[in-house]
This record gives sequence, structure tokens and C-alpha cells, in this order.
Amino acid sequence: MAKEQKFWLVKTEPESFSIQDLAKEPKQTACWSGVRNYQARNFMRDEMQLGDRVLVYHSSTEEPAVVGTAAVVRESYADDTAWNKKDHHYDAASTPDNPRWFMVDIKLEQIFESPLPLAKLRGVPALKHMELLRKGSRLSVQPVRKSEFEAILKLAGAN
DNA sequence: GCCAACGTTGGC
DNA sequence: GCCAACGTTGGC
Repeated sequence: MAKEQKFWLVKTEPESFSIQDLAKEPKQTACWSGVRNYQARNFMRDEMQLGDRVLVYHSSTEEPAVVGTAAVVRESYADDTAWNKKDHHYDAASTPDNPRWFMVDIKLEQIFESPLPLAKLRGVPALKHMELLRKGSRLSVQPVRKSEFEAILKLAGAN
């Protein structure tokens, strides 16, 4: 029997890969490559499981916001962009024989009708302890409490 | 193993 | 574009 479903948030810069881009992918599924932070990697490599649910967040944009949800459809495997010299995330220390970086595949569930801006989330008591809202938080893959995930769905008027 | 210098993230 | 917060690197 599968372990309990977990909840996550992943950040992406919409200028490089937005949730709309995810929607355009075959099967609306994409590999979440390019993560080059150990803590974020560890979450993907060690803890993300099939069926886990994911909030998608747009960062470094005019109005940073949670914009929709996705699900983990493939558990971690080596991030091959790390050994592509032309890739922006190339890392000579990672090789096919001894990969340093990992990724998962996620599939779009829904794009919120209206995005939930950071500023709005800050005012929500149920989200008071959310990692995303912590000052100086930079983790690009982070765990989310079930209660937080549900509160966000509720705010988005989604299910 | 400390920590200063540097690079990056990301809100504003 | 600014800059605070954070992660990484490398000299010692």
C-alpha cells in the first residue's frame, strides 16, 4: 500500500517555464529539471512520490503567485540537463555514471481561474507558517502541509 | 572547521 | 534596479 500522499510547492519563473507552458506539453507533463540546490534536490530525490500533489508558483515576476496545481507522475531520476554543456544548468560535477542532480515528472492538474498572489496569501491565517511566506525563503522545492494545500485550493475556489 | 567573499534568489 | 537573505566556495 502506498504511503500517504504528500504536498509540495515548486517555484518557476514564468519567463522561462510557466504553468501555461506546462499545459502545452505532451500529456501536460514535464520533467522538473534544472533544480541545483541540495535541499530542493533531496526533497525530489528522496521524498516525492507518485500521486503527491504540487502547488505551482510563479516567482520573479510582476505579481508572484500560486497559479495552479500538478501531480507527481514519475518519481526521481537523474537530471540529464546537468551533463549537457549547452544547458544553462550544466554542471561538470554531475555525470551519467554519478549523477548529482535529480528531477521528477509532474502533470498539470489545474490552472487557477485567478492566481493567488503572494501578497494575498500573506494575509491568510491558515498559511501563517507556510515556508513560501517565510522571510528570505528561497527553496524552490518545498514541502507544504495538507492544511495549507487545502486552504489554498479553497481560496482558489477549486477542489 | 571557520568564515569572508562571492554568487544567486526573488520580493519589492 | 536595489538589496536582504541565503547558499556555496575556498583560503587559512
